[in-house]
Amino acid sequence: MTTFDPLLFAKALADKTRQKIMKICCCNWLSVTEIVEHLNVTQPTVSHHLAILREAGLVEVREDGKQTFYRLNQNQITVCCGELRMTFSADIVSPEKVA
Amino acid sequence: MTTFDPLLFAKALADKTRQKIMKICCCNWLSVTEIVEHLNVTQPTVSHHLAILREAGLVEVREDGKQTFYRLNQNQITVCCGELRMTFSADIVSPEKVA
DNA sequence: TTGACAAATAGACGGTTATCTATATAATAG
DNA sequence: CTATTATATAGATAACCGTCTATTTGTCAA
Repeated sequence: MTTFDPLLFAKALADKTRQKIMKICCCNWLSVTEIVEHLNVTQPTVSHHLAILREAGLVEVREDGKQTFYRLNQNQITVCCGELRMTFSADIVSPEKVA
Repeated sequence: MTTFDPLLFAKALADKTRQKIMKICCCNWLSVTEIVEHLNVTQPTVSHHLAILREAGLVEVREDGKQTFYRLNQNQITVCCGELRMTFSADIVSPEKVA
């Protein structure tokens, strides 16, 4: 288990093209070429973004011959969203939660 | 109620200084001057970051005379984290959830 | 009204990053 | 082996962003 890095997570999300990629390969394994076909950017640009998403653990990778398939790691996103909420939570219980 | 913008949210979080500010004014109302005292950046820089956090609804603002107080909007963060998870969820039920 | 303080805004500058073209690496087909 | 296809990497460029100094705006005290 790697430690959660809120800055790495936020930076990975903070780009329009990367968010598009995340939506595209949300529920299916897609090759880089297939991802490129859904966007208006070049293949190297997509590879660049995929590397950033991979670094943040937001996509899963599966290689098969010439092709590399990517899929959104939804579990990781769920975990990171939870960690993020915790990161900026008060360490005291807020009144409305007590009541 | 404003519609959730995942890009605006992620970009607001994607800076080290802003994350520090969020932690600093997590549970207390702090004036801009007080926030500056906790950081190694100038007052205009802090004001700049506060504007971005305000734009994303991540801080609450209260003015009192000469001073302006800021506090982290924890509820908004909770909501945004939930929305973020939803944004990148599959619209089909995953097999492991069915089982 | 003037001076001091608090915060926001304007504008400049440097570093980061998203994009592109060109090329390298790797794998398969013929 | 060679050609082709798929992806990654290198390097260049332009736009964006975080930071600073200088200034403005607004509020209170004397």
